[in-house]
Amino acid sequence: MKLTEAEWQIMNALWQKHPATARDIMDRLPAGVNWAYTTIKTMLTRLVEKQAVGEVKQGNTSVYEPRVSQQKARLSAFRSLLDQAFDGAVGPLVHFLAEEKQLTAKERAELKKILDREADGKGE
Amino acid sequence: MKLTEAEWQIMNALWQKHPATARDIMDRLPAGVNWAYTTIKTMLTRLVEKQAVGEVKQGNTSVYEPRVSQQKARLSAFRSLLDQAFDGAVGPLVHFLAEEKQLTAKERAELKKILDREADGKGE
DNA sequence: TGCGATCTTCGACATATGTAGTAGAATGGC
DNA sequence: GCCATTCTACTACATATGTCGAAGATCGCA
Repeated sequence: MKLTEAEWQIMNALWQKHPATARDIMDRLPAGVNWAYTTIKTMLTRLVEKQAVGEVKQGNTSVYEPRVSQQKARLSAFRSLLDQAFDGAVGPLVHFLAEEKQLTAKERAELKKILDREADGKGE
Repeated sequence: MKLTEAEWQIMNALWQKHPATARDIMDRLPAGVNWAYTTIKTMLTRLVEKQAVGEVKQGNTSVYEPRVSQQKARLSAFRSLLDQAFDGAVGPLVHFLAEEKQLTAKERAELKKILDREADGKGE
């Protein structure tokens, strides 16, 4: 499930609260994204075709619902980034994060904590 | 500096060793990427236009050199992912990484190892 | 019940992206 | 010097993406 940039905007708004109408989504788009109503409809149509979103009519109005979870979409995007820019491995990414100082001590600690929990709680 | 998927392939090959000719790059592309020579040339031309790559003629042959570092390109891609899919913050990504069962035990272990090393090696 | 507000469906169009063929110039070995 | 090989510069073209506008179907309220 590969989403384009514009599609991410729509999905983000939809995940926030759903089901939602095109109008709802329009109102929830970040300030600065000032798309025409029909632009949003076009995006939704394409997302429905892609099966990323479900559509049900209520009276004359379509109501939308995500069909892919945010988690799944994130995973897909994350994997793509990894494959494309980090040799497909988490290691180079973590190194990068460390060197770029993108990770604060707090975040690092949190990540470790959660990883520890993961490790014994449910190691595979 | 936003690179497309195909452009990443070229850049990855170029960063590997440079300067390099189109032919060099062609040989270094991952198996499975079997582009025609002219396809690679087209990509290179576009990358030069974008100032992502420098070009110098040697005889009748162009020799290419990256103009953006891998580090910079990675940062840009990483930022894009964050903005687009993770509310623009590292926190949600860290969470995601931790929660995601899709990460193999190996990757998790590696992550932890690096985090440990980072932790005492250089406090920030 | 009539009208403005709102929806929907279609079509359109520019730019971006992926992928490559052609034609002509330069090169190098014989 | 000549020819096959290899380059470069152009052009081309399909599909993807970002953005709507127009026209007609509906709804809800005065």
